[in-house]
Amino acid sequence: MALDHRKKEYICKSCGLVIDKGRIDRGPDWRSFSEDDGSQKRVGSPVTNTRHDKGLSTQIGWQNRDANGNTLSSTQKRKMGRLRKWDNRFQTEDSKDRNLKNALGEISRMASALGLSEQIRETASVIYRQCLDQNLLPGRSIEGVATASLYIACRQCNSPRSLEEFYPVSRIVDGESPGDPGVKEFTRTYKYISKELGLKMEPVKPEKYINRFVNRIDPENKEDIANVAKHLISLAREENLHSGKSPTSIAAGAIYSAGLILDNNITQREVADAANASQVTVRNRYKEVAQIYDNLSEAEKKIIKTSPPSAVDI
DNA sequence: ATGGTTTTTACTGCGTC
DNA sequence: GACGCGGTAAAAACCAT
Repeated sequence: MALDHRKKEYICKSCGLVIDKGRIDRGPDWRSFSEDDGSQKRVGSPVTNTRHDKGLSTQIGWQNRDANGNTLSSTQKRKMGRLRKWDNRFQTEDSKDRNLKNALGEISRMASALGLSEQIRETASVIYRQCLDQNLLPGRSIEGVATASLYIACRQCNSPRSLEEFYPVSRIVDGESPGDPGVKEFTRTYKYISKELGLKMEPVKPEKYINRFVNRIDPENKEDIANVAKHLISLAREENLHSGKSPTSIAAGAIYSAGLILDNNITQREVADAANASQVTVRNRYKEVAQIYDNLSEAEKKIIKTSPPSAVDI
């Protein structure tokens, strides 16, 4: 655990979870409150947004005629052309602004629901702005792109969350089933924008999930379990047993295996639930890992069981 | 679309408490 | 009997092509 002095947040170094926010956020309230509670106006951009155009925007007609239907003089035509242009500009700026505010609000909401750090939140915001600037929104929902931005931000900031972890907090996802249209949009969108923005998305290292999954199970000697599990994963990596498999499954198998090695009574169901996997998958992964472990010499097994966390490069 | 791989679902028997 | 575990087959989901 480490204290980020600049942000005044306690952040778990291994998983990026914000343990405690020691300070109240005194920044502008980044929400636009609805029109009917006028007392809730806050500082910053939301005011201009809510005041500027309450759905009562006007458009300048394209016919170059005055109110009486007469055609305009050429100088008047040019003037109206300029006005049209600027009116249009203000309106599109305004709609972009509204879009952004909506999205950033959602990012913020999801981030605090998941306990993500300020850094991740900011990264997600930057990603979303880039999507907006590069016109990646058409055909996709704001919430979908916002969720995808946050998912990518987590991976960029080296504290990945699985896709499933976003299901309960994202408003595009309605339920848990894989067939959920929101789920499909989510996965499609994150791939699309990471590609369009040219973001490098390295495969997630299973070790990254260990600490959080173990914490969900909350066994007796969780540090030892996590440590051994990480060792097992690096062993599996040397044997190329992890390619093609989902990182969360590898993590789950390693955790269960570590529980057996340390004579801890963790059940397969507990691990499966913590890792959002099935018991069968936990079994299959753990058998492979256990195979490797069994072939080790006693001395090597000792090393794995006793070496401190600092010896593990994760 | 297709084929190969992984994951899930559902069901089974076995041993233990 | 309930529970954890192991195995299996078929379906579903996933991924690269």
